[in-house]
Amino acid sequence: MVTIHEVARAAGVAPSTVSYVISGKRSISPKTKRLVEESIRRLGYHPHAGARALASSRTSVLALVVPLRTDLNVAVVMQFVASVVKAARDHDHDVLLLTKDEGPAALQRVASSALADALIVMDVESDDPRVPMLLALDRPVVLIGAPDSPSGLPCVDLDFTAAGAVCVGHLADLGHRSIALVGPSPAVYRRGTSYAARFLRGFTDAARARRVKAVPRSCQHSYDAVSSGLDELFARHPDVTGLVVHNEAVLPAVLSDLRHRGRRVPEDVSVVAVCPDSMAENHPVALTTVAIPAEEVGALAVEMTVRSLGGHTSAETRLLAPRLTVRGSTTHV
Amino acid sequence: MVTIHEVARAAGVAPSTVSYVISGKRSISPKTKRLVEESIRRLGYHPHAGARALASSRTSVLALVVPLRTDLNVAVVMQFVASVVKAARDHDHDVLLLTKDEGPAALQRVASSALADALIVMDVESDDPRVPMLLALDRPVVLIGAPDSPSGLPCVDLDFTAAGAVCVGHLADLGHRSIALVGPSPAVYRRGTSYAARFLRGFTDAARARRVKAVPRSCQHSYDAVSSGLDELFARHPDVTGLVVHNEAVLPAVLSDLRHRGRRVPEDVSVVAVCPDSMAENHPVALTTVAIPAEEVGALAVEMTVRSLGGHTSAETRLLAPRLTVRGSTTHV
DNA sequence: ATCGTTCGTCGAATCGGTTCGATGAAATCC
DNA sequence: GGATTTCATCGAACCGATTCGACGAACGAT
Repeated sequence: MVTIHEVARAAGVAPSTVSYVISGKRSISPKTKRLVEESIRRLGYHPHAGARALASSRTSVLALVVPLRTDLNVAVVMQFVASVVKAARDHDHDVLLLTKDEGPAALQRVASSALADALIVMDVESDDPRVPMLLALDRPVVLIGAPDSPSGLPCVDLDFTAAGAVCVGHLADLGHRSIALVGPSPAVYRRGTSYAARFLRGFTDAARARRVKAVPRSCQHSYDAVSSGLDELFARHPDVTGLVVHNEAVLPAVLSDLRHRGRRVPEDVSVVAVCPDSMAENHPVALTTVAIPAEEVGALAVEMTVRSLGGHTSAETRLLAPRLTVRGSTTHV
Repeated sequence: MVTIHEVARAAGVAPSTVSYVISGKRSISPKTKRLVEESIRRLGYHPHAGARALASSRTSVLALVVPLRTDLNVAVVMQFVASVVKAARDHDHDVLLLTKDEGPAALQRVASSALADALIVMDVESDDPRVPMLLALDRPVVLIGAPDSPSGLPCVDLDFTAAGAVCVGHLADLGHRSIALVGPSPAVYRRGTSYAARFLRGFTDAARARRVKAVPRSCQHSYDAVSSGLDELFARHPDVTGLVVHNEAVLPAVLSDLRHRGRRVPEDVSVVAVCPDSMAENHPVALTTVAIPAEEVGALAVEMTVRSLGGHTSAETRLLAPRLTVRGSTTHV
């Protein structure tokens, strides 16, 4: 292993000087700087992460806690993970991946064993047992997704309330008078993951304001559930011409089933999907969407985390404004 | 921060004794053992990861390198990640997540800064620039997925050659005489990710052996590509009654399009999918599949890695036997 | 009773960095 | 030109664990 001492000897300076060259915390003459950098490169020196963490109380590692139930959301979660990792690297940090399953104890463990400098936590529920734990930790924490009561923890998320309103607004603008919502599965509502409730509120409030009829439905992931759900929906509300799908997992099923029952998109039914933009194109008809900006949310979460590490404390909640992209799946009645 | 010294003082013993209680590397009297454990619990002591790494040259961290192109594979990749994290925790290790984008340099960095004890690398291509790097590292490496030339690196993967044969065998057994393969996108073949080629070989070899007609196709992810691909397929080969889909991403599109063109599954076309079992159910008809055993592969990769860390060196390639589960999407002609 | 083991514990060295105070040389001031 | 400040570098303490050799006490054998 190449140590700082070897670099120092090769460059003919003291180890501390090498350290200062690397960190830039003291001024170094151009000449020695060149010498040291040259030696570093030549020897392929990389500081020992453990030693560095020990001495400086900084690991340059962010812990990311994700929900890894393999059945749900997966693609979207993956996008968040990807963007967090990328953003972290841009800030010279690495990412330690933890799963929600491990519960509060894992947070405790990672924080107090100094495995990571800070935590980014996804999918926090109302009454999440991890919240008190997170508050007790002496490390910066940023939540992705805004729980009902963030208790002073900083959050980043899409403004789902506004998103719900935007979906309704778009369809109402096109003349639709009766709009259904295909929402997340009942389990999501039950778990108290707040984005579902917030979206629903935005949806219904906007519908009331625009004087259009709102028909909210929650929806399991199975094809049969989708199919029978749509059966019932159109039986009970034959006037529905607009569909808002806030559930990426059932999108293919919904579209396939609509087609199967002879309802053309967008001629007979207009569909707005809430999902990452990358999922909009690979369907029989390109989908009009309100984007889930995983990229931005992840990047922003990392930025806030790093800023916290820099000593700036601000427990703000940042809700990103929804962005509607009109594609082929919506049209006027 | 609670240190080992504080624990020692609280228990009235020397720090080294505490260390031995934790590691179990020397015999300790039951009395002091109880005393120390009690203090540890009471103070909420967690050893400082950096200090531990420095002193013992062990981090208890595995680096996992995944392909995070957000467009591709995502769900399957996520399953691997989930299972690796879980298995790692079962072996008392954490997981540092790296992306393929960072290239060989990241591997170098992580290894030689002692951020991780070992590397698990997914999606290694033929002529992957990372292979020479991995070989040069003095740390254990396990590949998930078998590249053409693993160059002596241990691999874990589904036996895709056998999987191709199993798919053909099943359909042939049911009396199908002309079988098409909807494979991964051309880009995958081009990149030299070997599973595509291996599956194809298994598919065509088995078809020849069983004297059935084999029609291989590669397939882009867009809906239009799927649709026009099937157009062409059925135009050129109207006798095709069996379809093997080795491309999770296009599954919904294929099924939706088949239905749209009036070909019923399984009455008119039998479909075998190669995908994780969890994806089999949420379709208009439950799919007969050859499972991609992400769970097992991940667990096995971790196990091999940990065994390597224990000093056992064995550069074996473990190819898991394919498992066919018959569901509703295949039937006799 | 004496010597040699075994057992349990301790103290000190070590891992590879960071950081603070000290120091000598060069630059600046009057 | 002597006093003072600035600049670049060095040496040593320290971070919190692990691990090895040493050592005293208890024990068994003779």
